[in-house]
Amino acid sequence: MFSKACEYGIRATTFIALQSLRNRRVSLKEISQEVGSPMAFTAKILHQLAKNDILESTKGPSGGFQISMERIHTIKLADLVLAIDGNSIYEGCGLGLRKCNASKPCPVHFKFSVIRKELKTMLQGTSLFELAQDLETGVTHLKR
Amino acid sequence: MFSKACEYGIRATTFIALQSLRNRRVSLKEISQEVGSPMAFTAKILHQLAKNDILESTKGPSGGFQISMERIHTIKLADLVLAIDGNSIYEGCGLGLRKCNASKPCPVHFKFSVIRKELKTMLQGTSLFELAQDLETGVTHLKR
DNA sequence: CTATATTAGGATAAATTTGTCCTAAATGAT
DNA sequence: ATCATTTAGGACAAATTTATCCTAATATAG
Repeated sequence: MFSKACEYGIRATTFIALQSLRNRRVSLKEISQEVGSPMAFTAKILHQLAKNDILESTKGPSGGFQISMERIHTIKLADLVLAIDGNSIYEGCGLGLRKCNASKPCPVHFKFSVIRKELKTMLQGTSLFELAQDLETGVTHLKR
Repeated sequence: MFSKACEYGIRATTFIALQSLRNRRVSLKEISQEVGSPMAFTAKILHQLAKNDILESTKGPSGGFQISMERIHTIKLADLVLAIDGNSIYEGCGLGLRKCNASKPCPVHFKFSVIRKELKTMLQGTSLFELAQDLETGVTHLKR
């Protein structure tokens, strides 16, 4: 469904959000360890998320990544996915047709539209705060 | 969502189903032309579908691919997807965790379960016949 | 101010997916 | 029976995604 990069990105960002709620900035090293993702690859992803105003990054000793309290509430899963995987998951035709729309649909167009709309709604309705809180309470986990 | 191979596979199979309804066996060449897919690559996919008892193939002059009337009704989209992409779309964790389940879920586990269940239901409920008929009536299209 | 820790970012490698090419095997047409 | 046509299938090439490595830039601690 999502690319590996996106999976890592969501896991990492959820971890960062949790630590930001505790007022802790976290380093790439800690993130990739806690999330079980390859460090250098994770660096690229976090860099991209920072460019997209999803994370704040700070260089130097005691540097790392963090998210402001306000952003933890306003950032939705949909924003992460968009920043990493682009909008293909929302836009693209289920059968890969370049021009597929309601007036010239592929055979699965309408059935897919339903599913995709629900996916979109779910992603747009899920905030980082929600994800981080489930982690905090120990309900959910991030490590493979 | 699906691999390119799966997209081509679904498009090709839908076309074969339509022609089989008209009692026509179709060659790889015609299929890849009508569906807009690379011929040699499509050959591999059709071969795999044949091995999985989704298509019947015949060599030699006037050979090609076809599907029995009965199978056109019993084969569901879910069977195609399973044969080509495996069960990762049904089974795998949305965030790529190896062991993610209801008792030790990832942060998006339950929200994804809902979507995936609906996707599964849709795929299992959509027959080749249905897809082919929408093509027949000109409601839907297959070419990029 | 200096040394050190940390992110930024380019180059490159490995793995996977997608796509091509060619020969073998089979089968129907003649 | 022979030949042309078509699928089967292996080898390989290209493209994309995933992953690693190294140096530069930068900020903080001391």
